Amino acid sequence: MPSPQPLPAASVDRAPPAAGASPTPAFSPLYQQIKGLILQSLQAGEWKPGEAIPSEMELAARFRVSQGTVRKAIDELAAENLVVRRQGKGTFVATHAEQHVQYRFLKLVPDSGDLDSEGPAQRHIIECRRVRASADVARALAMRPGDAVLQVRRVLSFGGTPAILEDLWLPGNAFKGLTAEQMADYHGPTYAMFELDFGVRMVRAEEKIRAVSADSGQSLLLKTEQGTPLLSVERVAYTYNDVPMELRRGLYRTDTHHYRNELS
Amino acid sequence: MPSPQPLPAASVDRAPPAAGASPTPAFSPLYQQIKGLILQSLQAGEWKPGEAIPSEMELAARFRVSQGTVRKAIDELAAENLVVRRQGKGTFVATHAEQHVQYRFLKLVPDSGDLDSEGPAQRHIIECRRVRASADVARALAMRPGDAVLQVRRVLSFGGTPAILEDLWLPGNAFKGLTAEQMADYHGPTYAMFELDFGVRMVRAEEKIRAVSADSGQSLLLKTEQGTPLLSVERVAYTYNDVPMELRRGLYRTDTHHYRNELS
DNA sequence: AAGTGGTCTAGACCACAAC
DNA sequence: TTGTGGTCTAGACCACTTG
Repeated sequence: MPSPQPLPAASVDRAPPAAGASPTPAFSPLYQQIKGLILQSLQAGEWKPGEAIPSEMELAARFRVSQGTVRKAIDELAAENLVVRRQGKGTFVATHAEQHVQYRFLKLVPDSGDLDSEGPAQRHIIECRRVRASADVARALAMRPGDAVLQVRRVLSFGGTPAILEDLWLPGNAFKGLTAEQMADYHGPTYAMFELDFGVRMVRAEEKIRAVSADSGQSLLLKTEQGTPLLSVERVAYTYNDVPMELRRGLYRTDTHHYRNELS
Repeated sequence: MPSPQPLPAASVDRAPPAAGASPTPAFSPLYQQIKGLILQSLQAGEWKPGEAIPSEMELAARFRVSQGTVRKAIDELAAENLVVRRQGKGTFVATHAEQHVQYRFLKLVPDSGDLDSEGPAQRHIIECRRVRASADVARALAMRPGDAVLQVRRVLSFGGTPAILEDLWLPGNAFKGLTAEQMADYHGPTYAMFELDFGVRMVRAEEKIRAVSADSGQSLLLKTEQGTPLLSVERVAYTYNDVPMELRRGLYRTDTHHYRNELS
């Protein structure tokens, strides 16, 4: 290892673009390539959520680059929440389970700001059935209209009062065999269950938020008056490589809670 | 410079906590201290928005640390959007002016997703007056109830149709002399005007979002029906050091636009 | 004590922009 | 050509965790 070896690596492309190369040289720094390789391993399931990935030194040896280069690659993965560093212990694959924040993607918080006061949400599954994707569901999930999807409807309550009514649409292929019982029984974030039972890891999401008016059915389920203004939150959640794996349409009551966002 | 000088710097604290030190050693790495010093200079106005800060080499010399350490400090400042790096040119103080995204903190986008299609917002100032801070305004701005604040009410329209009705509250001291004309005449982001005319730089913000129902006055100004569900967006914007400098309460129409958010 | 991530340094070289 | 930020390396040492 200590032998002077200033040179390339297996499977990484260290050559700068040749003179007169393509108009888009697609030059990417070494650490980006390393990041891509680690990403592939994550995606391939070489290390499972919650597990440690190899140490920086090991990865440096594997890819034949310096520790600093691996470090910068991991820095970016950590910044994107794909991986979590723990000093003295190692670097771990991010997981929706055992993450001190119960719901990483849920931005609805009590007006008091005291997250712990209300404890975990109670879930009530209203239905869970196989359907065929409508045009807009298909578009959101990058499928074709008519493809099989699982639709789940449920109500989340805090301290006994309903706060969220939401529909989930999941690609039928990836979530074969998902049942209402499974949705109801698992204690912990739904996304953690997806990781454990289906190997699907949600990595990022986009939300579109609107204000709408509760119709009769919705108001019944949320125990509010018809016409109550509700927050409509449409979320598309993605796995690695920007592959959409869930469409979620939520209606949030905002009389005792609000959607919290930080801008910078 | 090339002389071996493995040692401290003027005004930076390189000593690790002494044995048996305080229970919270408050150890902070060198680059954090450098970051703090740069932050102070930003805050003190040593470099103005849009201007270049000294090069990494210069800062390294000034603080008697290596370029790499300065680099890491600036990395964090860039990650927090306080500063913008431009390869080959330098590092620049972030500004709300001349930033290709017109409104950095405005997350309302047209459903089409095409930001350019509608052009800049038209502003209509309804009023701009000195008032005394109510209890909640005072709390948000870290002032005392009764202190002087400026209140501005305005409507923003896209392509002729009103989309946002908002009230702004600004500390009277910092914004002495702000007039309705000034609010109306400046072309570009309001926060850019704050930088130019008052030396106030908004650096981050927090928003609380709810769904509400338009009352008669609001529906008139937004040209909607009374009872239309609207997005209520309460924003507190901060300068350096987490000092709140603006409270903003906006009502967004979401029939042709939506609030867009990214989660990760 | 050994192993991991975290900090700091010094120096070489590359990519980009401006002159 | 010069100066800027960006990449990469190699090595030393620090802080934290575990045995």
